[in-house]
This record gives sequence, C-alpha cells and structure tokens, in this order.
Amino acid sequence: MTEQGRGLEDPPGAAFLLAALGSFATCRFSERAATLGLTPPQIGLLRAIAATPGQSQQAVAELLGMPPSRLVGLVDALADRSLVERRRNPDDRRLHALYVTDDGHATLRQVAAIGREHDDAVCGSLDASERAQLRALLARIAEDHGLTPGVHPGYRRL
Amino acid sequence: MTEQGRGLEDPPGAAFLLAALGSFATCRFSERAATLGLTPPQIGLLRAIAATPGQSQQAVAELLGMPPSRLVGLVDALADRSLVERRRNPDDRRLHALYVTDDGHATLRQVAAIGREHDDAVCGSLDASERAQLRALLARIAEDHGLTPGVHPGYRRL
DNA sequence: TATTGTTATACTCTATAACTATA
DNA sequence: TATAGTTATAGAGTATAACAATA
Repeated sequence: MTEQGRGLEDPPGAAFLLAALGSFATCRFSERAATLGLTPPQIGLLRAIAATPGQSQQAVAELLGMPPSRLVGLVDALADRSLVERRRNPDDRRLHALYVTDDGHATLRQVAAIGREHDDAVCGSLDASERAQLRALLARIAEDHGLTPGVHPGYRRL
Repeated sequence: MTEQGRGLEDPPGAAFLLAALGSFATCRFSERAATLGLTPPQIGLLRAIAATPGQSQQAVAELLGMPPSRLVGLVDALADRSLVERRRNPDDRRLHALYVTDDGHATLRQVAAIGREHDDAVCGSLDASERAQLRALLARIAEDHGLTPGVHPGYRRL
C-alpha cells in the first residue's frame, strides 16, 4: 500500500514516517522470513500458538484479530511442515487444540535470530540509547491505542 | 499483513513496533482518506503530481516506484473526479504530462488537514518535544535506508 | 438448535505481459 | 525498431457466507 502524508518537500509528520518505515520494515522482515520458508502471518501465528498452547483455533483467531476461516490455511501450512499440530479434544471433538512441536520450537529460535538481525538492520543508524528511546516512544503510542503487545494489528476491521 | 517480531511476552524490538504501528497508522489514515473519497495510493499520486507538475506518467511512476501500468488506473480515478488532468505534448504525442487542477489543489489542502488530524490522533500521547524527538529518530532511519523523503515505499521490489 | 472448524465464493490489489499509437 | 501509455490476464491475499461435524 502506498500512502502519502504531506508535501513531498515539507517535513513529513511522525505518523507518516511511521507508516512509511513500517511498510519498509515489514517488507524487509518478509524477505528474512522467506529464508525460513515462512511468511510473516505464519510466523505471527506460530508465535501466538507458542504463547498460548492448547487453545482452540477460534481462541487464537480472536487473539490475532482474524476470522477463523483465515486461520485454517495458516495452520494447514504450519502443520504440513510439522511445526504445529492439532489435537482433538476427546471431551468435545469439535475442538482442535493447537500446539507447537519440537521442530516448531527450533524454528522459533531461528525466528528470534532473524528478528534480531532484522532489528539491527533497520535500526543500525541508532546507538543503543537512541534505540531504547525509540522503543519507549513507540511502546507508549502502541499502549495508548490499546494494541495487544507482541501482536501485529494487521488490517483488522474496527 | 500480520507480522510478529519476538515473543508475545518478551519486549518487542523497535523494528517490530515500527511495523505494527505503521500498519495501524496506515489503517487509520485510510479511514480518514475515505472521507474524501480517496485511497492512500491516490493521495500519494496526487501529491507526487503536485510536487513535480508536467511530468510524464512514466516519470511519476518511476518516482513512486510503481509500474506504469498501475499508474494508469490511479490517474484515471483522479482525472474522473477532475483532480488532475493529462495534457498531450504536441511535440511528442505519446507523452501525457500530468497536472493538478484547481479542484485538485483544494483537495490537497483537505488532505493536509486530515494529515494533521491523523498525526495528532496517532501521536496524541506524546508532547511536542517527544514528537519532535520521534520524528528525528524516524527521519534518521529513513535517510539511512535511502527512502525518498515524503514518498511511501509501498512494497516495491528490491 | 448452537458451535467449531472447514470449504466455497467473491472481491481487492497488484504485477507481468501483450497491445496501440506515436515516433 | 523503440517508446509512452493502455489493456488483458493472472496471481496473491483476504473476508463473507455456506457447509459439515459435533454437541
């Protein structure tokens, strides 16, 4: 998506810079994720399952703010690669509890590694104190708008 | 697009916060743009034409980093609403020079207004000095990566 | 009848490549 | 033949709604 803020010559506002750099960062992260054969949504789901193991697909879909039908394809892709597994609940066979496998946890460690590389690549021009400052400012904004920590808001409906 | 950075519980890195807040900001800006009947890409194009009047479609497409074929539909939409116009070059009738009309300039003033509202809504929890600090940090990162000032990078190929 | 997960369908956005008109 | 713009086609990603299985 291409979005403009103000004048091409005027100093852009913080919100426009946020949108532009966010798009840039997402694009770059997507490239790194591809080296693991994963897409950003797949990684988001894998991490969500690891954070809340044993939840139903509907519960995880709710946490991530996406329709359950979308989750199905994402879980399929991760399950095909044995990174997660669905376990039927014997007490209520409608429910599919989601778990990360050992392979999935190993992949999550690789994900953490590319996340650090990504962070260094994006914020390379800032020293440690500046990066902490940036993190603090961004975290304040995110909290102010009620964003779930660690969850990408995607383009969920309001 | 949904992207995860690190753990849902670990403090996310600055790059992840950037992606998450950028997506959030884009979504919110898109809503404001809709009140003008415009999409973010249309606004980006309108602003680009205003910044470089009389350029060919190919030149503007190059500036924005999109294929010329994509520009056609965007220009059509803006031209249908008389916000921009194509003027054929009599010396080389293949060229369509792009100009913003008076209506287009009036719309750009409305765009500037919603841009300010948007900036206030997104950064409302920061005081003026913090917002300036944030802008400075983000501008450094953007410059470090060679982003064209005032132009949203979209998802252009590398 | 209500709920979980799944599938089917349709729609939006975009890129690639073919096409036209001018040169 | 080469270039500017346009149109056609196809693919990715996603939401909505219909459906099947289970309660």
